[in-house]
Amino acid sequence: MRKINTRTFRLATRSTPRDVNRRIVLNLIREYQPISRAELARRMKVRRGTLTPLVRELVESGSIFEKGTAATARGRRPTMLCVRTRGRYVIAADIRWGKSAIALSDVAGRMLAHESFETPLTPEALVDVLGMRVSKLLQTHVPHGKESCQGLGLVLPGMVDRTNGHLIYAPRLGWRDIDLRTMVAQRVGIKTYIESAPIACAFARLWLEPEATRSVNSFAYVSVSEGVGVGLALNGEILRGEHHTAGEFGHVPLDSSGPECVCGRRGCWEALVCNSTTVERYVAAATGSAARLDLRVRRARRPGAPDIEEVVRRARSGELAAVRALTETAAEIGRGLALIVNTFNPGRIYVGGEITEAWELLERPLREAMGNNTISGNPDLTHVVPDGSLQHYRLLGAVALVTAPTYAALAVG
Amino acid sequence: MRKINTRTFRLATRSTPRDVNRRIVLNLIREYQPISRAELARRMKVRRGTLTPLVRELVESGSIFEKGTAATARGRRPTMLCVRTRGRYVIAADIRWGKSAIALSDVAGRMLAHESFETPLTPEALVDVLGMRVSKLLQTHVPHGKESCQGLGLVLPGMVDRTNGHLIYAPRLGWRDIDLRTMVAQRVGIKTYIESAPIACAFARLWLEPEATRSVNSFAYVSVSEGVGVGLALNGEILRGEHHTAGEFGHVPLDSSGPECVCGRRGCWEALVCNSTTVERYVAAATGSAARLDLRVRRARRPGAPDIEEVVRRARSGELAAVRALTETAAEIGRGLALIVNTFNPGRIYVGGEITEAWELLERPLREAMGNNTISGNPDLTHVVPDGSLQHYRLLGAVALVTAPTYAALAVG
DNA sequence: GTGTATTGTTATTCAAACGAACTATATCAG
DNA sequence: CTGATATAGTTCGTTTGAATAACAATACAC
Repeated sequence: MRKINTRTFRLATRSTPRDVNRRIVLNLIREYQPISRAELARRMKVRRGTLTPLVRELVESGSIFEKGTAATARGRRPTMLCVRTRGRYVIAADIRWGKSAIALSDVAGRMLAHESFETPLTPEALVDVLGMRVSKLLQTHVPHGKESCQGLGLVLPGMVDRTNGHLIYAPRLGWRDIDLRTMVAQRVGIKTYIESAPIACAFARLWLEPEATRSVNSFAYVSVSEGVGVGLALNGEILRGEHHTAGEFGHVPLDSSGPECVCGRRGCWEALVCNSTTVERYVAAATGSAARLDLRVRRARRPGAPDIEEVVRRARSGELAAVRALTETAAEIGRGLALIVNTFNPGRIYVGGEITEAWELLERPLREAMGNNTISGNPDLTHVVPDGSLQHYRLLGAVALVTAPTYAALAVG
Repeated sequence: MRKINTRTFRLATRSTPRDVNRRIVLNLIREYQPISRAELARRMKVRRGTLTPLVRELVESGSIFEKGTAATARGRRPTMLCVRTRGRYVIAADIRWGKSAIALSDVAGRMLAHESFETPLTPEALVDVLGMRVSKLLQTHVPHGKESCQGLGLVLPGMVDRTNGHLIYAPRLGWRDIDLRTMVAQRVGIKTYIESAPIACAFARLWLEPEATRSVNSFAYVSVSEGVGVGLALNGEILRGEHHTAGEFGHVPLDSSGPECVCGRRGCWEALVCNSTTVERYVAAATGSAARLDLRVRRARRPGAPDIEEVVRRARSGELAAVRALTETAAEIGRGLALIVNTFNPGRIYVGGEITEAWELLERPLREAMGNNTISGNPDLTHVVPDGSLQHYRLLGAVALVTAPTYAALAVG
């Protein structure tokens, strides 16, 4: 039940029904392809005659195509319809501190080429590198170059203002208030979309994975890596907040005597669960340091200390100190997830990040901590799903940024 | 940008445009009444001819009526249109531990009669009392009785499942899993709506106060009383969560060494800011107890201790101990609001409850604590608005529960 | 080949926005 | 008092598009 906004309402015109229904047909074809007109008519509970002009328009606009016929027990064979992806490319870029990635994908999110590079130190240098790499990617893989490229999705490790395409602040890169969308769009010459990493991951799940909203109206995507980010999807929409800061669960203080955080305060959730803290826990446990850890996050990595992937490997091979570090982190993750459950109460939570590779070790302490800190006390009400390939979802999110507007519901009312 | 749900989508039919536009017209009339057809046409950017049939339907269905003509500089005088409230009543009931209230209102939320009563100890007894009082209210004030009553809104101090009308759990009343909507509807014989108190308050602001969403897309309603509840409104919709527990910021642990909470844990936001804690703070300060308060919430009220209204009065008259108690509570409220800003990032936060009567004392420490705990560090980005009359908004919310469906946007797409 | 089931198209009807012309009613200038 | 002008509201023909039914196309069973 939505209240009509008396300033921004949208009147229905005489072409509104067709526009609305065309979008619905496109979404159904995407989800159930290959699918015939007759099957669509059954799913939509309309006569087949209603579909003929709708499908014709989608075919003529190039959104879908007829892909031969299928066999049936008897009667005329149905013509199957599919979403068209050939010749419709998207460039996806995932910018991070240290290493960045760029990929060529089709509109459905199938990656066709992928390369990574050192992240430049300034936005201007980044724009240059992107300009060069994008044109090379298009030249080598795409016949018609820019024309068949639908857009460029740019995912950034920081806060983004989606309305004007500005990067508000990226702490690790040290970049602040930069009109990156315009800069990149001008240099590359392709329509550019820009978003923060956790929101992009939620975008990828929402728009390119039908599973995400199958049995559930809302979900959260929690990425646990160098920092902690949360993307929230509610009723098919991504929550951004009035000032683009929604989902900042990472800096909720969970333990006033906890380790110091980049934000200057103590015991933020991020400081309790980020990779460097997990590594510190491992080092402390392995070297038999004092029982009470004095964790100071973000310090230069200890010389000789393993990275998070190595800690995960050692834990999976049974090394006790590593297992202990992971289970401690898992419990802290669970406490934070409880926070998300209490405040947004999503139906599902995806947890992404390097340590989820060892999910079999994390699951039990995580769920226990979650149960102890939620109102219901029942950790099984909310599905928690591990998602190891955070990099993949950031790139997929970049693709989703470009393709989502094609499938979005028409705003009416 | 909303993703179309491929299971629950709504096709547009040939009557959809009219249904959509009729709702828009109704909302515009409600907001700008009295208003002429010509003025509506200008606001909607359509010809006057489009409005004639829309307005005719609304008049014929009794939703609006023509209220004379207005003067203009020259030309034919416009016929003014108004939403019809005469002969359209709503019963509002606000159930709390201790005292409950019931009121007769028109559909616009103007209260016509109001009475309060001791809350019965069992749901069955409550249903009986409601049955008696409702029929008496209708007999004395409403000419045609039940027929001109549009519905009964029931606001409860606990978790409610809106889909089936069950009260899931009301901690203070000790009621659990009761099909209250059916029980009340059967006894009273009026269509019944049921909701939790914080959500009802957000409902009241969203549906019956045009100010709430004027310059802002989202807001939170925070009620600070015996407990703490938060209702969240986002793009014209109230957020409920997958299992009806969204907005439970009250039990986020803010201070692991804080006072014990009803939920069994320590240092929940609710335990830090609820009225009984503020009273404890006052008693400790006034009697010169130990510097470190050992607050134990929910204990039987100290013999001779003042209630919260008295503490507020004493603070406003300048008593230092009371002022100190209020400012301490204000700082804790600010910390919790920072949590809401970081995670939900609303454009505005309404704070309701007895202590907001002393807003001039609360504002400064509250904003300071808020600024210290938000990502942006700027407490002025989010409007914080005091709202003293919590009781009024709970009743108004009960009215809104009944009238909202009349004005809601048509679900399409 | 004939009967039947299934798919897809076409023509007709009905609902409603759109646009222009029309009526009604006011003020103002002379 | 009369005509010019401005504004409000209605009516009617046009266009768009869903709803319905009839029809053509194509398969299989016998």
